[in-house]
This record gives sequence, C-alpha cells and structure tokens, in this order.
Amino acid sequence: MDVSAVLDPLNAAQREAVAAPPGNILVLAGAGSGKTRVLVHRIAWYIQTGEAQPFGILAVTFTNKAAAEMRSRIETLLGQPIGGMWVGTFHGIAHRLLRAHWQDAGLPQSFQILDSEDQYRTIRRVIRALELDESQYPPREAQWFINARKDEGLRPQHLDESGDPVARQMIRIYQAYEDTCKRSGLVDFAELLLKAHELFRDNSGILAHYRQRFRHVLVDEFQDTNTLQYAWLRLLVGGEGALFVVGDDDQSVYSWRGARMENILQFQRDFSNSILLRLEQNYRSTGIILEAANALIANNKTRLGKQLWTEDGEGEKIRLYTAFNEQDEAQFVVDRIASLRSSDIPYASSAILYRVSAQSRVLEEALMQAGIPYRVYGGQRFYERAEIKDALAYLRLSVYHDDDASFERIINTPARGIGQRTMEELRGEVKRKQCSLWRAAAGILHEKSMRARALAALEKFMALIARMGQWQAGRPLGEAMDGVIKQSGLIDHYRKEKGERGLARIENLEELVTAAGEFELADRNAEDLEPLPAFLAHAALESGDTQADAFADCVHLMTLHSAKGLEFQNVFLVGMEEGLFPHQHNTEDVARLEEERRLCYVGITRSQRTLTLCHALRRRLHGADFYPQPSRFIRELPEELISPVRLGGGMPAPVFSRGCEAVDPGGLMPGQSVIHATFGRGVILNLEGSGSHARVQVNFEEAGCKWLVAAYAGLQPA
DNA sequence: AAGTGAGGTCTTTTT
DNA sequence: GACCTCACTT
Repeated sequence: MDVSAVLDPLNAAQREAVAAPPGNILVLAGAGSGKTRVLVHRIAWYIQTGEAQPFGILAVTFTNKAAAEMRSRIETLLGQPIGGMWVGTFHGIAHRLLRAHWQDAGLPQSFQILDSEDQYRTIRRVIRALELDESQYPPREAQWFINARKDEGLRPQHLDESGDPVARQMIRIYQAYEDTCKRSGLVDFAELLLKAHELFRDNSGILAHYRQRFRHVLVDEFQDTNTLQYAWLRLLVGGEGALFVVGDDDQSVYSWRGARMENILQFQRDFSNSILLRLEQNYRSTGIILEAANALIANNKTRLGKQLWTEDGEGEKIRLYTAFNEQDEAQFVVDRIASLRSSDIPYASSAILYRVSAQSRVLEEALMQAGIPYRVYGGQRFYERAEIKDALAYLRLSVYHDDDASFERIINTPARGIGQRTMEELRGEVKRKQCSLWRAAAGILHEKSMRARALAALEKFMALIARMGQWQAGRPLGEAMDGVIKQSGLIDHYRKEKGERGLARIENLEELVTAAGEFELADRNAEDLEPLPAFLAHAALESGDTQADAFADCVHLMTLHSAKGLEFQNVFLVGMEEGLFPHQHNTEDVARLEEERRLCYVGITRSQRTLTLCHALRRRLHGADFYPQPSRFIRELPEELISPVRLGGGMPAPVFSRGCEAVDPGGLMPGQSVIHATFGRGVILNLEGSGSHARVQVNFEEAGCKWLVAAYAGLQPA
C-alpha cells in the first residue's frame, strides 16, 4: 500500500489536513465531516511516508469505545496490527504510565483504581470520620469539589485556607481523603491524570524519554480536554513534538465535568507555529438539516465559526409535533416508527433523543405497548453492578489486604454480624494507628480488645479472606474468580433477594467468571501486568459496555449527551421545551445556555435523513405537572425548514407566532397576564398540579416571582 | 444488627 | 415517580 491509497479517498480539505507537514495542527471538524477518518489517515500517512514508526505514535481519545474504533480502523487501513503504537484513553494511558513508573510516581506497585462509586463511599467515610455533618457537607458536593480541584491540577496544599468556613472544611475533607487513598494504595480517576501530569512535570528523565519516543501525538475530541489533560499534552509535546488534534468547539457539551472549550480556542496561542484547518463538508445529513444546524448554532457568540454544507440534496423538511402531554408525544413517535417499519425501514435506523434520562420511561412504555423492540443506552454498566463490585472486592481484598474501600464494601455483605458498632471501633483504631482497616482488625484480634461476639465474627471474616488469598494464588483468572464467588457466600446472599433481581444478579456473577476467563485468554495485556491486576484495572477503567448486540433491530433511546458521535437515519428529538431543554439550570447564564444550544446542535446533526422535533403542552416531571413553553431552540430554526404536524384536525402548533396555548383545568395559562389583590400585576410562568391543589407561578411586576395556590389566589385576567 | 417507614431530592456522564 | 438516606422499631 502506498501513500496514494491513504490520500485518494479523501476530499481536498481532509487531504490537506492528513498530508500537512508535521507540526502543531488543529483540525476543526464539523459534525459528520470525517473527523475520525482524518485522524486515522493521518496516522497511516505518518507511517507510509516514513515520517514515523508505529512505536513513535501516541493517539488519545476520551472513551474506550472511541479508542477501540480507532485501533481497528488503523489496523484495517494499514493491513497490519498497530504494533508499538499507543492508542488509548487519557485515563488508560495515564494508568499505563503509572504502572510503568510507580516508584517515581510515589505509588505502591499494587495501587488499585477507585471508580466514582468507590470514591463517593470513601469520601462519605472520610466526612464521617471527621465528624462533620453530612447534610451540611454532602459527600456528593465534596466529591465534586475534590474532582474539580484535581482536574485543575490542585492538591489540598495549593488551596487557599483563608476562604469561607465551608471551603475550609472542603479542603480538610480533600486532605483527609487524600491521606486515606494514600494509606490504602487507592487512586481515583482524576488522580490518574494528576499523577501522570506530576510524573512528567517532576521527572525530567522520564519526560525526556517519552518526548523522544512520541514525536507524534494525536488527540480526538479535543474540545473535551480539561485543564490537566491539556497541561499534560503541553508537557509531552514540548517545543519539538508534533501535536495533531481534531475537535469541534460547537460540540463541546461537557464543561460541567471540567472540559474546557477554551483549550481549542487557545490552541493556536499555546502551540507554536500551529495551523488551523476546517472540515466543513458534511457527509451525513441532508441540506435542510445542516441549514437548521447552522442557523441554530449561529446564535452562539463564543465559537470559532464554521458552516456545514453538503453536496447532497435538501431532503425532507423537519417535522414539528406539538403534543398534548408526554404520553401523546411518546405515542406520536411510536406511531411514526411503526409506520416507517411498515415501509421496510428498520427499527434500528431510528433514535429517540432526550435531555434527561427520566424522559425514557414514558417512551419505553409506549414502545413496549406497541411491541417495538428498543434499547436504552447509558444505564448501569456491567462492572458497576453491585454484585459484580462485591465479587471483585472479595478478589481485591484477598490479594491486597490494605484496600480499605473493598474491606468496607464486603465486611458485612453477606451479613455476618459485623455492624455499625464494630465498624466504629475499627475505624477508631485506624485513626489511632494510621493504618489500614485490615491491620487495625488484625491488631484488635491479637489484643482481643473487643466483645467476644464481634471478635469471633471478625476473625471468621479475616480467616475467610486470607484463605481466599492463598487459594486463588497462581490459579487461572476464571477459576480464581469462580472460587472467590463461591467461598464468599454472595450467591446465597443474592438468592435470598426476592423476584427476578436476585436471579439476574447470580447470572451476572456467572458472567463475571466467564469474563475473567476470557480476559486472560485474550491476552490484551498491553501494560505488561500480571493477569489479576490487569483484570482489576480493566474492570475499573472499562466499566463494560451497554451496547446492544449490533445485529438486533431495535430503536435506540438515549440522552443527547450519549448521542454525541453517533448517527441515525431518523432522529426524534423529544421534550423540546423551555425548562427541560434548555434545562432550567442553564437558562440564566449565557455560557451555560450556549452549551445547551450546542447540545441541541449535536442532536440535530445526528440525523442522516429525517428529523422530528416534539414538544408537549403539558408535562409531568418529578410527579408534578408543568405547562412549559416550547423551546427557544425551535424558534431559532428558520421557519421555512419546518413543517408542523397536525393529527386528525388536532391542535395548532403555536410555536412561532403566539406562544403556548395550553388550556389548563383552572382557566389559567402560562404567558397570561393577571392581577392579584395584593401583589398586583404579573404574568403566569407555570402551573403545577390540578384541582384544588393546583399551584400557579406568577412573576409579579412589583413583588417578584411567587408560587400561589390557584384556588385561593383569586387571580383575575388583566 | 437488621428491617421498616418517612422525608428530601431530582441534568447531562466517562474514566 | 423513584431513589436514597436517616430515624425508628424489633
């Protein structure tokens, strides 16, 4: 294969990017413009032209799925395995570095990875140990605080203690959490990145080695990088390396978890001699869809700017359906999907996208009723299930006795008579001796400094774990896993759980045994680890997929966030209402609103052929009724691209002209001006509930925004 | 120590 | 409407 095979299938803009002289290159790739293709061909170009050996290339993605896809596409294009190339997620690569340089990173060789749930539990424990009030310092917020600091590269000692008392306590929690992790050899996700950054920053020899090796670094979805990932890349690339990044500022939808769109905006400033290229030709959607997407996103101020275009035809207009309520909305979508199916369009070509996961329930019910197969994406993943985590905790603890997170998890699962009281004493001992729970327990056992009954239970537990550890050593992974599960008593424990649930859990445990066995056989051990630590890392870093088997013909249901990167013939965008989309938390602040708009842009550009937007006049959320306005995003689309759907002479689609005309039970409607005896003039914003309990939200000119019980408010139309 | 009922909360998600 | 946490009971 020669270079022409790499370049020939590309359009001019793609070719310019792929064959650009090595240097710092930012490719602004619009939705459906062949982003991954450019990345993959760039790598092939490096190799075919002799610019780089596979060994000298590092390609970074955000998700395991993207990494796997890239790997396989590179192999297909090159017709050979990727060899010494590193292709992985930021976290996967950080992990690999830390395993290789654990001493320089200041980690124990056997460090374990803490997933989000493990981290949450650990933080909650820390808060309790500090005797702080959990309602005043919610573990969720502390977790958020800690991760946000770590994403910024900040350790507790870097933080200003002079702030308000809450911040001060948060720093205390952060510090105590860090101590706990250190003592137990635990590393959370953000810590992987932070440690990897510090490794490069503080070890010039190691940095020099990797700079020398990875002269060619490529990054996918660059707009999603956080501060730390960006800083790490800058260190690695230095002044001489070549950084090739692909991204789309208009598809940056993860700022709430630390992603900084600024990174893409500042790329040219921070990386010397960099060039910016745009990919604007779209190979996915129809002209009308692209026109709508372009018009919508043009409302954002903060962007580099780009216009998608296609050589294909205009296609069908965008359908807009005004539903009476969410059931009606779901029924409409289901009817359309059923009618598509009757013209031989498979279910799998349709996707229903929504803003919040809670919206899926009504849709699922309607699909189920119609007997249409579907698949909801983004539920709980295999390695996140409680039973799987329990089993893995047994395995982990049996090998790494000091792993406190695992100890806490299984000490009383299944119940073995070790309760709060006993744990309190154990934790007290941990605090005094500054050691792990296991050592504290061993000490107590040795000194017999506890009630006999608790002592006996504790001894039994520790003997079990010790026995497991010895038993599994040297055995094949699948067999070890199987034995650990059987000895743990988890199967009986879950058998007692009533209904299908317990049964499903036992099946999952069996599946875990299979997964462990296959993992060892697959020899996917790029990190040169022993099978067991490699498997445990795999479980934490790749929580398993929620993918349906690719051949099943079913409708796809997912949030807009999970839809990023995917494409479907027919896209249904439901819940297009103010408060829901844009979400009410993000309507005040311009930057947040722009992110909501980007999310809408992502949704629209998922569609290959048809796009249907739905909004409901009444929606039940959190068990209460709302009468939302149609989303402003609908109004931001050019009216001539839209064709309102009317069913059986039903209601009008009032979006563009008159606002919402929902008729509510009490004769009040949102948008209506009213007069109140004491508060004066105001406008109805929202209604909730019905009958005598109905409440109405009114924005009064003088008195501000208030919720009133409609029956007593005595509101008069103004 | 384990099981039950009330009350508060509720965006988006990967690693 | 569903889930999680906490206080209370047994």
